Amino acid sequence: MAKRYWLMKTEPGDYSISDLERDKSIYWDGVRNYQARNLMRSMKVGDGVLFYHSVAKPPGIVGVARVCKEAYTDHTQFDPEDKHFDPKSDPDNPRWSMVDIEFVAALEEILSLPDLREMAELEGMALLRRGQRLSVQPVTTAEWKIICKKLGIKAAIV
DNA sequence: GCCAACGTTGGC
DNA sequence: GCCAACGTTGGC
Repeated sequence: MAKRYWLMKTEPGDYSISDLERDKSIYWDGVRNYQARNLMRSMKVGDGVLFYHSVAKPPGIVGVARVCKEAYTDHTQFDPEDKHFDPKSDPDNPRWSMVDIEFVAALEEILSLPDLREMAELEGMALLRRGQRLSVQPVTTAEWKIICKKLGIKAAIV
């Protein structure tokens, strides 16, 4: 199976690219949307990830990461103290999954959402579509290459 | 803070 | 199964 690419959103106040650089890798817990969950379940080790800061000024792509562990149970769904606790999830058939991602690179300068919108080649990208709120999104190989070129990094960096 | 664009919940 | 009410996301 060919390598695939993704975009994952995070609010930098919760977890930023700097945090990932410090931690080297992290489990991506807290996703509580079925579509995003299904996308994570289809991820493979080695897939490329565009690391995106949302609710930031400005929002945009701030780094690159790589999937380093395929989907497994998100333990926070069973923790009543956790913000993402889900009392309806059955321990025998857990509702929510997560993957691990590892740090690859942090950009010196953010590739902001307005910048992305100005890139004509990215017209049609999921992120730029009206009303697209998914916190995990697929990125096409073509989009990945265009963005890597814009960033001045090798598309094969991951 | 506003609000559009969703997704989820629950009564019927 | 429908759909109104509600909650969340996330840009602006």
